Amino acid sequence: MGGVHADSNAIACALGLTPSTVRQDFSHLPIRGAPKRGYNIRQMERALAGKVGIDSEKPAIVVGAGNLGRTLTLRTDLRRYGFLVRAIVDVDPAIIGARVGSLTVEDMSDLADIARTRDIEIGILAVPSSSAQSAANMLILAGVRGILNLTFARVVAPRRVFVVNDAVISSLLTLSWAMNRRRNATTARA
Amino acid sequence: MGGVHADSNAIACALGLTPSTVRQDFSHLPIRGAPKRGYNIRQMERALAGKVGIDSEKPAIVVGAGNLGRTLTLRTDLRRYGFLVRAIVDVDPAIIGARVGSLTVEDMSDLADIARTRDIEIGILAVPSSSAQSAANMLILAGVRGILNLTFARVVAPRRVFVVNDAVISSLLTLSWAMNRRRNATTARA
DNA sequence: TAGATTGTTAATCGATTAACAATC
DNA sequence: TAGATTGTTAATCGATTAACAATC
Repeated sequence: MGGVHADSNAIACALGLTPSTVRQDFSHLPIRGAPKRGYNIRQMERALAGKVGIDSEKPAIVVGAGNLGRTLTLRTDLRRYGFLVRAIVDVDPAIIGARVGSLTVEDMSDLADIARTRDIEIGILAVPSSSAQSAANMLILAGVRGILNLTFARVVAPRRVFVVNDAVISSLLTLSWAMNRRRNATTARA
Repeated sequence: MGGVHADSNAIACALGLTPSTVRQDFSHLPIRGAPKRGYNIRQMERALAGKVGIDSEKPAIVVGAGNLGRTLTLRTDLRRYGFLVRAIVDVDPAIIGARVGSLTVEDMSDLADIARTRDIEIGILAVPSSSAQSAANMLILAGVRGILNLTFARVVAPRRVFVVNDAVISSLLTLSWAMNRRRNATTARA
């Protein structure tokens, strides 16, 4: 009845999983399939969007207005998933006041005020690794609930604040390791 | 004798693991500890650097000279881990020829030549998601052994080419999901 | 020596997969 | 109806943890 459907096998192929895994995972979500037809795609989208939180707005602040911070602030696709960069701050007086898209770089010492008045939920760390923890501490004090850590430094936070690490360098290292493994395996076989 | 040591418990604390896991993992590497003293830090560094491949040079090309591509090319810390950005290319004639640090943006149609003459092993995808796969195909044909995919699109490649995905957006979604989970759990409890 | 810490084997745990009765 | 596909239970697998004899 109406709506486009996909069965667990098709979904599994698209994601590189087994049909079993797909059905097992869906059983934990408000997603019901129909025998002989599969899963309604619209329903899947809604359930997954709700689970991940794409469907709600999540105001964010970018800390650090270097190349990385500015690049991130200018990315428009974040908005599509509910992430709103409402402020960008830096410590460098030479950078404070500069325009970044529709925002102006503000003084990092105003971070707490900014976070409170603009309902900031997420802090994005784009500072040098050496100041990652101190910047994180300011975010934590300012009451953010989540931190995306783009530095290479490990950041500690109380349990109520979630930290996700996404340093490009660590992905590169994963790649390096995988390439290395292949080479070693080949060598060993030879 | 000599050298600074750390026992499995200290290492586990630092990494958020259990001492068992640390010892188990080390047993698969050329890292031997000494009862009552623990593991030699220098030896650990060497073994891990070798495993990950930090100790060898890995020439790379950045594909896409937008904000992200330029930012990445300018990052100096990649060098510390053996990643050498030897070229940056784009399709846009308006961008080709521009300076990015010590490099000049080159024409993407020269990608295969560039990759071969400069021994490129790694391709870094910093193009719009819509052209991710076609750019990846060019890299694959050019003979790279690994691709770091910074776009949000999924990229397919033959098994001999390793693909690692690192879209900032997916990390943000992980964060959003974690924050959501907390909220849902709290609501359910109430 | 006594005590601490390794390396390894066995136990536990969770996640992935297989299997199959229920059902459209 | 016959056949395909779900939802779920049971089996498998790998990874994490516990335990403990070996050893410095």
